[in-house]
Amino acid sequence: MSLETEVKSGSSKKQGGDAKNVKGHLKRELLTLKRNRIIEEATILFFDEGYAGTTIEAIADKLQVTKPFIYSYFKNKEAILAAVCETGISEALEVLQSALSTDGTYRDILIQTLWQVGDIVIKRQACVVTYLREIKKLNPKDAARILQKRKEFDHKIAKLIDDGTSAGEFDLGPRAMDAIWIGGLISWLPVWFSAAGKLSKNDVLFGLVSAGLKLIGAAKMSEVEKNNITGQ
Amino acid sequence: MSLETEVKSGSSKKQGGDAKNVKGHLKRELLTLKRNRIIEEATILFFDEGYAGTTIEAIADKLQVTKPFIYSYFKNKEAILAAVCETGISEALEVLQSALSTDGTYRDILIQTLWQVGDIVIKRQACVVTYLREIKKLNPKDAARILQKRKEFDHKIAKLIDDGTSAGEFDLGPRAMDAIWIGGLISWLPVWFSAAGKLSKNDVLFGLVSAGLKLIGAAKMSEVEKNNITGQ
DNA sequence: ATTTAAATATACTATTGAGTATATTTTTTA
DNA sequence: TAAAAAATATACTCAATAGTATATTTAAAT
Repeated sequence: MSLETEVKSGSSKKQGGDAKNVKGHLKRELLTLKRNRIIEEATILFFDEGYAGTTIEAIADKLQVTKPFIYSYFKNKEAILAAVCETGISEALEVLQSALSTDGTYRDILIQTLWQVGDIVIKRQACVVTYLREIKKLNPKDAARILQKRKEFDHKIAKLIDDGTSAGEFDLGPRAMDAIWIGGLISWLPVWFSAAGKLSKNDVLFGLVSAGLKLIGAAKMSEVEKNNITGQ
Repeated sequence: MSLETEVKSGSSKKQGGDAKNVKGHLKRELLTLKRNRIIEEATILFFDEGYAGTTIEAIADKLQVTKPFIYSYFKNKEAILAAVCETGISEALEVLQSALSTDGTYRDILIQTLWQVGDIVIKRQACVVTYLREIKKLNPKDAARILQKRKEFDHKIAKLIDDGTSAGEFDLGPRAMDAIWIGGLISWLPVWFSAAGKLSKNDVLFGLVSAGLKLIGAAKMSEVEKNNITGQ
């Protein structure tokens, strides 16, 4: 509600509009910050206690505000869940896109993609796991929008593998399901990975890339390549 | 409660004990049947609506009984969830054990294992997915018991890979995480697989085995091997 | 300074659903 | 067939919590 008011006043064409806009911008920044902080705390709680196990008051308490405060930023609990779920997949998609724009062979691109997407998926572990766990609780509209992104993600990876295969860089069998399995590796990563475990993040990402390369029949990462990607 | 009574009367050493036992057995069978039917319907509902989204009454309605009926077979809702979660992992573990007792090379054993475990994991899709989704909602005791089985499962697969590697059949890199990724393939399978999709179960199982073989650097399945396992 | 409006909090409603006390029916035993 | 016990159902309690109507404070505009 208040968000929309803000947007409107921001597009008003009065004189002295500059000063107005600066003010408007600060407000919008504050608004965004508050929204993001709510999402952030909700993410942690959803991850730890599950969606059903998290009350709006618990989120409010973490932020030292009250329930209606939350409701002035989100229509209802479902909307918070949708925001949490969307954050993870959106960022993963962004990172995927930037990795895909790496130049080099398709194999190079795949390495970059797996490493960077893996990295973000670990960083956004709580979002991704919450998404995987709670999709069923989203309302159809949100679910459809997020599924759309998810499909785009899968499709882009499938295309990368296809292109690399056409270029003769990858060696796939007939009726290859490699895109699915690689998507599986990525989705599985945040589920089992624990920052508390023995494996370092770099070890895990190296493992992910290695597994991905094996699945499509490409050559192993060399020491040079490994050092390159680790020390960047 | 009534279950325990039954067990006691079954171990009584009166004369005519045979007749008693037969009766006792029938009763126990009925009891087990009812319990299993509750678990069955709960599994479907948990899968479709989530644990929190499923009411005890909904389960009762499906079976055309009433709420207290359910409560006479399960202490509370959590106990039903525990039973649902345990069913999947228990069966997967059983199948794993039988697959591991296949004779042949380690590669043969791995093929058998992936195929059969994949098969059961598809069949028990709803249980497995519910388990992955709702672990957090189990009480610590149930969670610990089920985690135990889960660990046994992972450990057995890790051992198989280790043994095959020692025997020189598999080609792993240093600090190999292959057991984890293979466990990932298996766990990921029921999440994305849809019986409604284009891929047949056999195609998917073949894909799973192929991916597994690639991950540990073993030779592809031959046509003969494929026909062997498909037509059994 | 005064008015207006925006942000935030207090205190409530209303629903849902887990779990249970009690009644009734059915089955078993004697 | 009468008494006892087991299985099942009816009708409730009680707690949790999503969501809201209303009050209060804070900030902005004139």
